[in-house]
Amino acid sequence: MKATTIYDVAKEAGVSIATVSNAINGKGKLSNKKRDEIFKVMERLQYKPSVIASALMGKKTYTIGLLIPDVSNPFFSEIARSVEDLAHSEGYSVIVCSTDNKDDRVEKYIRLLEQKSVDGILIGTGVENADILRQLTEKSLSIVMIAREAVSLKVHSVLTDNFKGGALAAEHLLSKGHRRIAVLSENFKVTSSFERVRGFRFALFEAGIALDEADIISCDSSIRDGKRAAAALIRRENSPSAIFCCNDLLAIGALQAAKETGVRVPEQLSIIGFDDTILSTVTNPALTTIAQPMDQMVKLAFDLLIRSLENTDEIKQRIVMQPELIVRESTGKLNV
Amino acid sequence: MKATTIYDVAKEAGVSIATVSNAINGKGKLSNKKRDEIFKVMERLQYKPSVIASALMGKKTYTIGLLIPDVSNPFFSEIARSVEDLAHSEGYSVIVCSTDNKDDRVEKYIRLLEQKSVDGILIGTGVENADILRQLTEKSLSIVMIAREAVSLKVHSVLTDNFKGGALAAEHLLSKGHRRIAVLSENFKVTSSFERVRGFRFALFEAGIALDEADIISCDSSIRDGKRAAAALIRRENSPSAIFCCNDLLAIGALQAAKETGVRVPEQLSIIGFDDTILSTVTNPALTTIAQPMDQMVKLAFDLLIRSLENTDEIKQRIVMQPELIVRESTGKLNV
DNA sequence: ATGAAAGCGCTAACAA
DNA sequence: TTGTTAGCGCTTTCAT
Repeated sequence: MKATTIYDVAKEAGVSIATVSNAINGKGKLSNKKRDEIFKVMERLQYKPSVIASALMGKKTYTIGLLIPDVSNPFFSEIARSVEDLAHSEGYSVIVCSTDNKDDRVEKYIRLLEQKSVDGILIGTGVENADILRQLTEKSLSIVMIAREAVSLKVHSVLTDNFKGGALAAEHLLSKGHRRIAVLSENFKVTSSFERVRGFRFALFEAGIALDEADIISCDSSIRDGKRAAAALIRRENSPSAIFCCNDLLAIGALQAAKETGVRVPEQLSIIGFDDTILSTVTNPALTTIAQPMDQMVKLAFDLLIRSLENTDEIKQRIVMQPELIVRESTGKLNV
Repeated sequence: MKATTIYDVAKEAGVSIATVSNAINGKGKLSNKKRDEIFKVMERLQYKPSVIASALMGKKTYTIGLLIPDVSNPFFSEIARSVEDLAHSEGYSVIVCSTDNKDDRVEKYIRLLEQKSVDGILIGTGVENADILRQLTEKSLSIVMIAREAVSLKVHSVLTDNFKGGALAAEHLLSKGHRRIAVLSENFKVTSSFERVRGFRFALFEAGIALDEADIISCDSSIRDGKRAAAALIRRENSPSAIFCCNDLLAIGALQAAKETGVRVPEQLSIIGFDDTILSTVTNPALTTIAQPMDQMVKLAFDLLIRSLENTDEIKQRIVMQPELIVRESTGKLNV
């Protein structure tokens, strides 16, 4: 059964397609009588305008792309949900793309999104090769970065002050008396992690404590990897009394390593995460972590994106939000 | 900067647009020489065919919709990721729609997806009003249900034997010596939960134990609600020694309630969940749960969907997978 | 083997 | 106020 088109409506209502189009889009002048009549017919015929056809005329597709490392990672699935809600409330759909932080996937997905003429792209994944994005901006496809940034690129971005977040974590640990501290970081190509560690180390430095390179372990962003790395740390001769993990997944891995080796958290080992995902509320002990105000960030990013659809050559903003320490149970006073 | 069109390519290659089109789609006959030349030009001009335009000609949009209750719920975000991977490997994009299990949202999203001419819809959310879906099938839009079913509707569906899963949970608890058992269920309008409870109760019945209506608590599907309900259960005079929760979220709520009231799991209270999400590996004690073979299910469902795009009037399948008991730490022998 | 031209469903100038 | 018509970028006959 073919779908009803604007022609069917026009014929049925005894008017031209232009009039129907005007009625739909509230353009031009037309008598109330005709308008009502047309709407009635549309209703009766269950007419739904084809987005495809109107997009071909250069109108919007009302579809945006969302690039994130992995939807199944709670941090990003929570972002996806917020984006989706905002988008739907404005009539947009969102195509979710999990990139696994791989540039070739990023490139492939972006190409796909381009072909589908999405109106804009929200990027919440690291992109090493800025050229991929540069091409986009040159094609004047709207993009805004969320929880990431692309220095050297003229795009909107809204992110957390990761340096500050790292410092917050360090201060908390310091205040609990910890001195031997290690960190589990994502690969440093992930700039947000880099900043977090930098802030962490800075705060330590301010307190007169040097963070040794050997105490910074680079991991993939997975529970398994966090567990492996933390286990190694625990086995060390002079093992740390606290571990700062660059995200909740790694922190959970550390929690598991502690459990397996019989190390009590927080009595013997304090663990602090980053992101404040649902996971951090679910562990036992619940995870102390650094929260990013994600809902606000998504709102800001989305609004920026939508606005830049209309107004393409606006000054690019870089909005930095403040992180917050959420103290739960996985950190405690150092037992001397 | 306007995007390159097929006209640009044709002009540059000195051929007609039809020839370019043929070259792209491997249709018709054309000399290798011309073909190579055309591809070279496409490369040089960075030509990317517009999916929009070809969709308007009745071709596929290479976009599918995924309806689930909530992407931020790990069970569904894991599904979303699998769907996405399969889809992308076949050149499809997926539009994610979180319905919160509300029929009006389902309806709104479906309408949106229709307007965008998606090729098919994967439905992993309950739909109370089957009419919404019936309309779709009548319009010959391909849909397949995953982890849900729509009895009375001629659609493909792949799901787990929820009855069996419930029975598995009961048998496990029974084998540990539990007799006073309660259940936390989602609203019974969610048929999967209904089946789970039915299976659970059946297995109990077989063992000569009657499950009292008062021992079945109906909840929303959230940690908070699980906690609330479990806390009430724990406070009861003759409180149960084991709780079967219809999903991991509820089970985690129960775990939290136990922790707060100082009830030790599993020594004093056994808790079993359903779904085997990442959450169940993260809690402490780790959650015993019933797993659905989601990866296989998604694969099956996706293949069914893709196949039914070509072959619309095929016999509708109903594939039922077997659930599996995953024993972790939250269930144990009853202390008599 | 290649091209001309019609048409997919819609919007927007322009006529009437 | 309403209708006619020319595209948007592509696929697909049907000629050549």
